[in-house]
Amino acid sequence: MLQLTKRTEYGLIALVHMVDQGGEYTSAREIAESYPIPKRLLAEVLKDLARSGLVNSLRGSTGGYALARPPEQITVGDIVSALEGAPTLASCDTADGNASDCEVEPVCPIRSPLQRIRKGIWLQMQRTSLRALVTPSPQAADLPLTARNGPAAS
Amino acid sequence: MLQLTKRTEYGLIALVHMVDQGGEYTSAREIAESYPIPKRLLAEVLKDLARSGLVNSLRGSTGGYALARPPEQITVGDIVSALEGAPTLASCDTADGNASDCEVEPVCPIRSPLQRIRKGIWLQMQRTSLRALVTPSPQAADLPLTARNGPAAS
DNA sequence: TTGAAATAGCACTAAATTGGTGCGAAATAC
DNA sequence: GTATTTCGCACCAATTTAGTGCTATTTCAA
Repeated sequence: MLQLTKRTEYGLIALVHMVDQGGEYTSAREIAESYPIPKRLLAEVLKDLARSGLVNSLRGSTGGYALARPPEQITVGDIVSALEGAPTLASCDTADGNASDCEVEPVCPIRSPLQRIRKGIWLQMQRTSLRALVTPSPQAADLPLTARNGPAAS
Repeated sequence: MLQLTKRTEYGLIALVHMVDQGGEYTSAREIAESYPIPKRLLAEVLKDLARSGLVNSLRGSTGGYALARPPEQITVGDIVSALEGAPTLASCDTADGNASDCEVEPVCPIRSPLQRIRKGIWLQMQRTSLRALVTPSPQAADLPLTARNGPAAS
């Protein structure tokens, strides 16, 4: 239903939390205790983030995770891509432009416009940095087409 | 994984097909035979489209479906909304701005930026008309933020 | 040296969503 | 009347996702 997975959601929350911790290494337990997130599952997500190089990890009793790059250089696109793969709107619409396993392909009339939409979504995710997530200032979001209905910065 | 459902995909194909048929009523069978789509499932999708008022239906042996409005006035957003609901990126991010059943809510740090992204996606779908789907001309797509990597219109 | 606390890896179960089907009823043209 | 269509609802099957179990390995610190 065109929704991010819980894994991605948890990953985003964890990364935002890490931003707040500065460069300090933060354990999965600590993050999981700050939000109603199953610790075990969050651990799994963090492992994936480490595998894809978005965070560094340290083992041992004082170990944990920390951002591998400054939050300005990590995008929502990076995170989504690491945790659930790049978005593909239709089965005949892959990120690399191939229509590999699409049976409709030879007669499919909706490919190129859907690709355009997907690219737009993707662009938006790549344009939104982790920094923008943590700083909800209207400026920092770098999304010119924002429809602002009334956050009322309190 | 941030992907449209098959139902939506089939719906899009069917609607594009209807555009080609002009104002003529087209049966589910005819459409299903033009593409490798299970007839039975397509029928279900068309019923939904009819229920939501995007297409008109006629029963009887010469019946079928036809667009209820000109394709310029039907958007991808309308179609997606009819077949799988409006996109919601995270569980704390509903279309109406409420965070109804979100347990993370009081401490959730990612709400407003995700809402912005979702709104951008939504806007893009609302901006893309069925006409644009059927006419893959770069002009007709009305997507100002298109990542134009090949067409090179300028 | 020992133990606690942390990540790493892998497999597994359970729940939810989605894809697809069955079947009968009501309408309509011939 | 019959063939062909949409309509409505329920149902099963396949896939995806959420979440857990368990063990090994690393590291700090007492």
